[in-house]
Amino acid sequence: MPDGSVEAPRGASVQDVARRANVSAATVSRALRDVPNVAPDTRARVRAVAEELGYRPDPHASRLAAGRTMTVGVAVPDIAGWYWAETLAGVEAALREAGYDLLLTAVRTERDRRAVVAHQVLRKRVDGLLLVELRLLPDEAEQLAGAGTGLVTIGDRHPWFPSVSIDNRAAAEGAVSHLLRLGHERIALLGEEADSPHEFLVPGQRRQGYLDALGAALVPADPAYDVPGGFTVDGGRRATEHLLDLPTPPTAVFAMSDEMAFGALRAVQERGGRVPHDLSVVGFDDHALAAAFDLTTVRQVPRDLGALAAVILVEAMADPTVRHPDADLPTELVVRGSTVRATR
Amino acid sequence: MPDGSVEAPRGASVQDVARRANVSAATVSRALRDVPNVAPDTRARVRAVAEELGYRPDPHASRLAAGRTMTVGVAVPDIAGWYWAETLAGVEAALREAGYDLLLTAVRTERDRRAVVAHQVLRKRVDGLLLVELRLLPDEAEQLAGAGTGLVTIGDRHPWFPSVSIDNRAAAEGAVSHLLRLGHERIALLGEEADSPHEFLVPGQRRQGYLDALGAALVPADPAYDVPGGFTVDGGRRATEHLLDLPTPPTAVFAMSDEMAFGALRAVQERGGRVPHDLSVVGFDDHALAAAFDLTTVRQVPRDLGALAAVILVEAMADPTVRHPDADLPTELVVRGSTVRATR
DNA sequence: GTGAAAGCGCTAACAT
DNA sequence: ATGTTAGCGCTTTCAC
Repeated sequence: MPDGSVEAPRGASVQDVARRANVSAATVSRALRDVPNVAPDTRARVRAVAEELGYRPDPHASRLAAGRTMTVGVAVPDIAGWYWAETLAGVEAALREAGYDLLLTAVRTERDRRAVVAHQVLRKRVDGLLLVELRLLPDEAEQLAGAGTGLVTIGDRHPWFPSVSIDNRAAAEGAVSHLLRLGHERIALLGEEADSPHEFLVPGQRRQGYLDALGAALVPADPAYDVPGGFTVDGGRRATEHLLDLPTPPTAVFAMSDEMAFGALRAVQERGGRVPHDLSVVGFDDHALAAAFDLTTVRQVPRDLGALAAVILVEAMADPTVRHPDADLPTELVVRGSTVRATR
Repeated sequence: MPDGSVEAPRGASVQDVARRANVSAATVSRALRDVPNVAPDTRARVRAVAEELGYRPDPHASRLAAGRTMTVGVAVPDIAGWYWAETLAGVEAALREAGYDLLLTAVRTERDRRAVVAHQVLRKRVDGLLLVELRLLPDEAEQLAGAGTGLVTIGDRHPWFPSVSIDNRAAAEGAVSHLLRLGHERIALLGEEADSPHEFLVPGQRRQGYLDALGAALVPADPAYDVPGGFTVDGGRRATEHLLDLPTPPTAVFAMSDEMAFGALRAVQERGGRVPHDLSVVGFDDHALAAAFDLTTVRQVPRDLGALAAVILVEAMADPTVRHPDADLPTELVVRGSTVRATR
């Protein structure tokens, strides 16, 4: 210990400020929180004293007395990975802006998710909860609704709580339509692993968009072209290798994520082929590396999703009576060099 | 409030458990926290009742009474980005394992950092603080040491607090030595932007390794080969374009991050060149995409850094008297296809 | 081994 | 406009 002593410099308390300002603790509390019924000069004096003493209200004590924690719980299936990290960054920025602290939990299993509900919400650790791509069970929804906690979901919808999403189906349909317009008919799909522990909604939605686009163009969907890529680079690479080995390989692939699309690029390159001439590739995300590798993709901005969800949550906590409609953020097809007109 | 109303299901309190178990609140408290002086069967009974009632101690109340928060503050310069997200994922997993909650703050400016110290530590919001690649000012260090809060840093060292890092200098030296051994002499360096808001230590350390390797090989360092890439893909690409335009372009580049290395790969490719024949490229990180793009790089595992730092912090909070030595995690040169023997 | 009582630091009724 | 009183839910002496 550098100082030598062991005494922690216990911050000044309301009492200290009260004494020094010749008022009661209640007045200090009122003055500092900008609640009405405090004489302007009293408020000023209290403020000055508080400043001088470096007084900071103890958040635990005030939660205990007032019931608010000024903290929001954020539950994400994963933290690393482009989508999760971007979303989280947006959430963090918006919550900070609003003066809320952020309690982060990764929810990798169903047990984890139940623990978040029990631990954070029911124990009143947080005033609100932000669920990212997490599906709520009916009993949990009921608990949460009853707890009076603010709740906003990203990427999933629940009739009782506001949500923020993108239209995955329409976005995927747009991506595949782009390939169809280029004359491609043998279009493969790089999707989720069959046995994922989570039951994310996204893969199903994007697959539906793929099927809808094919259907609208009267192009039959070939199940052999629907291959699992696990949303990873390596999965995408292996899936693409498999596709290229097919008797009738596709002329284009739509990957449900940019990471899988990168894997596809790599697979083609490793075989000495070239994108887009030997294979057109469309991704989904507009990952930081997509522009660098000239990947045609669907742009989504998870950072905005996160920020908007956080703002809605803050509003919902401030006034639980107003209803917030579900929000859909736009996506955009970004055409780059990885797609070209079909020649075969 | 009549029955059937919207009453929030207030979790059971110590009192509820105490009544139901025919003991006092004090005994419940003791029994549940495994402190001595509770009869085994009493403890068992209390445990059973608590379980039955789904009792969870209110963390705010217990902090108020006991002074512990079971929460750790984590401050990172950024959340999105491979390194930050991976580190955070490691921290989160380890803290959860240890039963601590994680309060996340992005520290983008000096003001932010000071706010973390004031808001989280001095207000006793957290029992410990984890600083990722953040440099502490002397007065902050003093405040923190005096506050009796646990503190561990990642990537920076301070004599008063334990830290976890990698040896950036040695790792960079190893990467550049690899190029030298391959016969390269014109080796460029892709580094940080000159006017970064943060003053990270990492770029300087990696540059030193670069210089040390050249020096050991008696190869003079050409300042024209030390170009800023801003640690981004696009920055790396532009920097590499600039290098290739030089009258005497380098035959190899060492990028201080994989993202810049990806930019370099792209730049070569865009000019119709090929890696490694026209330019050997070494990165730093072993980013998820490095293997996919066959990039020779220095592997570091930020997830492990984060996890180890969290474990040390937990131990430091449990017993502040033991001293933890600074830890250095290993790095490893992963040789892939982006480097080849020099021909010119 | 257990209970009674006294707070932790703050806010919210109720007075004045 | 301000002070007084009474807790929030828990932990912790100090008795027994």
